[in-house]
This record gives sequence, C-alpha cells and structure tokens, in this order.
Amino acid sequence: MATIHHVARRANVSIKTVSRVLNGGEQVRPQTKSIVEQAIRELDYTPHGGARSMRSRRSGLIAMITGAISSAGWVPYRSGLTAIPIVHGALQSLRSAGRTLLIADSQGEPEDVAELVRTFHEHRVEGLLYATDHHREVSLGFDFPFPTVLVNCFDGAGTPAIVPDDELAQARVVENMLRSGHGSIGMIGLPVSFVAGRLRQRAFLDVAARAGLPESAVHFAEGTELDETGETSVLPEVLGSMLGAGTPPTAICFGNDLMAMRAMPVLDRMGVGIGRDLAIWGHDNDLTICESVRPMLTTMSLPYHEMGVAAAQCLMSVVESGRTGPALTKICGDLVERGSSRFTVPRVVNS
Amino acid sequence: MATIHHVARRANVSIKTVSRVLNGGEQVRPQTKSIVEQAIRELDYTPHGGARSMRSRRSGLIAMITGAISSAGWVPYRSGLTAIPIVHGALQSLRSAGRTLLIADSQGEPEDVAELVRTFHEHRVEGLLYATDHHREVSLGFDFPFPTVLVNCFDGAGTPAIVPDDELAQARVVENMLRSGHGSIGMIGLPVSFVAGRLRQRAFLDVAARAGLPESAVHFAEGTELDETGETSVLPEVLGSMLGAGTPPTAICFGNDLMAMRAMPVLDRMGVGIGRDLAIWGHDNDLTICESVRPMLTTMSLPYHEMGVAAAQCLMSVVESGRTGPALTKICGDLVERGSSRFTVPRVVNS
DNA sequence: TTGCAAAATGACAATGTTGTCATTTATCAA
DNA sequence: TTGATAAATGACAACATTGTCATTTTGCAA
Repeated sequence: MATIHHVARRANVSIKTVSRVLNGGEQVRPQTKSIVEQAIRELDYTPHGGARSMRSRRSGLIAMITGAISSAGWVPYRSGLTAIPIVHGALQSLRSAGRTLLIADSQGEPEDVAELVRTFHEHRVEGLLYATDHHREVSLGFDFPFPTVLVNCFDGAGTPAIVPDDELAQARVVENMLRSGHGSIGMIGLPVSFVAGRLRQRAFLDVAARAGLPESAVHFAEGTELDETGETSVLPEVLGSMLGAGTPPTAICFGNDLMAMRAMPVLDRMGVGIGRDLAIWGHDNDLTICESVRPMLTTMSLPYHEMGVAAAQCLMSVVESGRTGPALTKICGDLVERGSSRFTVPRVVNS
Repeated sequence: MATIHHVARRANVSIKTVSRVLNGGEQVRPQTKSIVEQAIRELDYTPHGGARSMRSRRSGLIAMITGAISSAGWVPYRSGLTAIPIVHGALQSLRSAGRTLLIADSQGEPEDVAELVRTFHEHRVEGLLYATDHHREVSLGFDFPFPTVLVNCFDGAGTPAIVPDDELAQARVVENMLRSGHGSIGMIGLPVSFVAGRLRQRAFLDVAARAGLPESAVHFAEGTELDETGETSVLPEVLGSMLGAGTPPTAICFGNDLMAMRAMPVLDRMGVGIGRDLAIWGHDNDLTICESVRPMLTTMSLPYHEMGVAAAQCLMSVVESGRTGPALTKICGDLVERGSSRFTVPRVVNS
C-alpha cells in the first residue's frame, strides 16, 4: 500500500511537502502542489489515520452511545434505537464537518458503558454523544476521558445537554387549542414518572390557567405506560370520565401519537366523532401513525433530528475550543396540523 | 497521557513485555503479568489504537454504510434509517467480537459513497457492511479497498449478500392460510417493481398452484407504492373487485403491515368483518401497527436483526480468513400469529 | 547584478505501538 | 552440579505520519 514516502519519491519532493499538500494550511507553490496531487492520484494514496492521529493528536472521530442505558425500571417497549433521527442528525452535521462517527449501543446495561468508553478511548475519539431513547435524567457515574454532550437526557453535574422543550411544545398545543376557540380542554398525558410527562402537565395547566379558563374546563389525566398489547390501557375509563364531566373538553391532547391512535376506536364506540364533537392532538409526529389514521393526526413533533444536529455542533465547539458548552439547550418541535384538530361542524357553545 | 513506556518503567519491565500482556497470546510469567496489569491500572493506561493499527495492520474497525444509496427513482417515504434492526444486530455481534462500528449514512447520493469509502479507508477499516432500506439490487460501481458484505441488497458481481427470504416467507404465509382451511386466497402485494414484490408474487402463485387451488380461487393484485397521504391508494377498488369475484378469497395477505392497516377501515366500510368474513396477514411485523390495530395483525416478520447479525458474522469470517464468503444468504422471518388471521365464526364453504 | 526578506522546501526527530531476533532466566534429566 | 532445552524477557527497528527547525529558493528593491 502506498505511503507518503512513495508519493514523495514519485513527485520528487520531500515527505514533508506531501504532508503540507495533504493538510493544507502551509504554503506550497501551486506547481509543486499539483505535481504532488497527481502523484497521490496515480498511486491511489490514502493517508493512514492512525499514524496521523499519533502525531497530531487529532483522530477526527466522534463517538456515540445510544440505547436504554442505566434505565433501571424502564424497559423500552420497542427495542433498540428509538431515537434514530438523533443519530441521523448528528451523522449529518459531523460528516459535513469532516468527522466520522463511531457508534455503539449499550443494551441497557450500565456496566457496558465503561467498556464502551474504553474502546472509544482506545481509538482516541475526540468527543462523545450520549443519547437516550426518551427524555430523562441520567447519571454517568464516572468521568469520561473526552468532552461529552448529552442528547435527550441531562444529568445533575451540568454536562452540556440537548433536550426537547416539552414545556414550550405543550404550551403551543394549548395555544393552538385556544386559538381554535375551544373553551374546555383536556389532556391525557404521559405518566408523570416521565420527565416529559411532568413538564407537559405543568405547561398544560399553566397556560390554561393563564388564559383564564375556569378549573372545571381544564381536564388532566395521566395515561398509562403502554404495554405490549395495549389491553391494560385505561383509555376507555379515562376518556369516559373526562367526556362525562360537567364541562367536557372539546379538545384533547394525548401523550403521544400511539395513545391518540388507540383512543380513536374507543371514541368511535362512545359515539364521539373526531372533527364533529372533539378535536385531538398527539405528540411525536410518528408518520406511520399520523398519516395512516383517519382523520390524520395533528401532532407536536419531537425535534430529534434537530437535536442531533445541535448536539453534534455543540460537541464540536466544545472539542475545538476546549471550553465547556451551555448546560442545557432546549429545542422545541413544530406543530404539524392535520385533520384531527379541525372541526368540520361548528359547535354551539353553551352560554 | 500514559504510554506503554510509562507502564514498562513502572512495572520494571521492557515495553515488549507490556505489549505481550496487552495482546495475550505470547508467554508471560503470571507474576510478571500481574505486576504489569497493576501498573496499567494505576496509570489508567489505554493503548493507542492508531499506533497499534500502524504496526499490526489491524484496526478492529468495521464500517457500515446505510441509507438509500444509488436509489434512482425510489425516494423512501419514511426518511432515514428504516432498517435499524440491521444496524442493531450488526452492532451486537461486532461488539461481542471486540470490534467497533464506524457508521455513515449516504443521504441517497451515490457520489457520497466514494467519499465515505475514502474516509473509512483512511481509518483503515477492515471491512464494510453495506445496508439498504429495502430488498433490492445495487451496483457498487467501483472496487472497495476492503472486504464488503451487502445487507438487504445484492449485486451482479457476486459480492456476499444477506437478504430476506421473501419467497420462503410468502410460502409460509400461504401454507398458514391453507392449513387454516381457506379454499380461496388473495394477495395484495407490493408493487412488482420491488424485488420483494416479485419474489412474493411468485411464491404466492406457486404454492397456491401446487396446493391444487383452482385459478379462480387464487387472487393476486399489485398494491401501489404508499404515498405521503395514502390518498391515492387503490385499496378500495382493488379490495372491491377482489371480494366481488365469483369465488372471493376468505384470506388476504397484504404487502406490508401499513397496507393492511389502511385496508381495515376500507373493509369495515364494505361490511366485511375481519375474523368473521375474512382473515388477513401482513408483512414486516411493525409493532407500532400490529399491536395497535384491532384485531391485532398477524404478520410475517422481516428478520432484519438476524440479517444484521449474520452479515457481521459473514464479514468477520471473510476478513479473518481472507476468503470470500457465500454469494447469497437468505434468511426467513417468522410468522407472528395474532388475531387478524383467526376466524371466530366458522364459515360454510359453498360446495 | 547584488542583497535581503519572505516563501518554499527539506532533514530529522518524535509519536506509541508490535515484529524480529537476540539474550537471559528457569526447568529438568543425567 | 551440569548441560541442554524451553520459557521468558529485552533491545531495537519499523510502521506512517507531523512538528521543529534548518536550509534553499524566489522575488524584488537598491
């Protein structure tokens, strides 16, 4: 395999000059440069990253750990990399910055992380992205030998973190409800044991209160964690009691699209028509769901792709500057309006 | 940062002895070994992979390219890494073999591949996994400077490839239909422009014919490629004409779970009861869909995880042996029986 | 032309490891 | 004890780069 020496010999220059052409920056006569470049092409020479990183202490590698790490008590129902768009976004911005991604998935075993970090360190990665499959707090437990940015999670130690802005997202949903003229609104949220569940509950109640809605016109219920079959779902009871209240909501936001999808047949059986009696919102913008149900589901997207991009950018700036980044960056999704939040028949509101 | 020299000095041995302890294989006195190991721990020494790979010509790195590469004409509807379980499976078996995965996603741009390969080669990866988001033929266009295994795709050049066994999978579905006593069966498959569409169509017709079903009791139709809204779906017409035939099917298999899910309300509007008048099957085992619809969807799973595992194993054996692997390995999914393929009311078959 | 500063290039060490081969140490039969 | 052999260890080169610093070449004003 061709080395820098072969190129140097062929181009009749020193290896140092070849190195200069390779790395740019330093001055090389255009003529010399093109001779060297031709030699590189002719020999199909590719520099050896290992040797390079040895001398320059820059490997160009960024690592990522994904998965349900240190997730005591929470077994992800849908196995594996739920938060793929995070990976995708990070990959994109790393690549356009000329960096390469090393990836590993900790299968939910905390002890795996130490080993992964060792492996990454062996390859002298310059930084680590640590992504979880849902918004939560983590504790890394030990110091990493390279800068780290958390994605979709945060810790108590002030490690830079990129998380979804669950409060703002929920606030926007409520504002959307209010702008559509709903005078009584409801939410069947994620369990409050989840960070997103808590933050959205707070935002829902806060915004509703600030808008002047009476307490009787603001309905909150906690949905259950989704199980494998959906059979233990409490949706029928929760929906029943919420819609049976004195001032029933004409708009309901669900904790996620799956919950909304499962609510649809329940509502149907109850004789509640979406678009006629009720408008509904989801969360996540899961296309498989949102664009398949009828009416299609209005939803607040989870900005995983943007989070991945932001995380990579944040990490690279930390790596390059040596200074630590902002502790917490919140990114809000977009409201994707589809049919489920539209009324086709105007309602008469009781005075 | 500690190097092998620091460790050697601390342990009072030569660097070569430390190297021996690090790599195993060669003989070292147990006592010496433990002294060295202690020194390694005390200095928190991690060997430098780059230096290592320079001398040993082994980097321990395997690369993976995912995405919709060279996909002229086919724009994946659900963006990004559709075939995540492939990545997951590969990751798992690579890690247990002590190898690390470098990953990149070609955003559907063929010209990206050349650049990615360069980057990978720079890091001296030992092999490449090339995965696509659906079963199809590819042409890599140029020689890779390392062994390659294709996943979910194949080429005309005999590059080792791991693909789903679409024929066997479809055959099993038909056998499942026949065993349940259906005397007239139907299929609304993927467009035959897809490899999976063609293979499954063939298997469907073959197995049905071999089972002795008369032509009038075997119904095949091509579904449309799913678009963003599903509005242009031809499902209503196709289902209408199929179920309006002289000997209408009592069992229908759809090209994928999404199609099956979308067919459900259509069937409902037609007054056809799943479980009463018709049994249905899907393909893919998309849990979001299969376990959310009612009745839950019986489906033939797509063995992406196993394919990832097999591909990694195949690649590692090629890398280690230097010999090329088997050209084509087909892996069949499992039939996951849920409610949609069960009849609750036995049908009376016209004699 | 000459002289001088700036630009371009080169020689060589250093990086952190493993391979080769030589040397030392341990083991065991005579 | 003494060799003879095997096991354990070490010295040093090699791997493919970049950093440092010295040297050569170039451009241009005097």
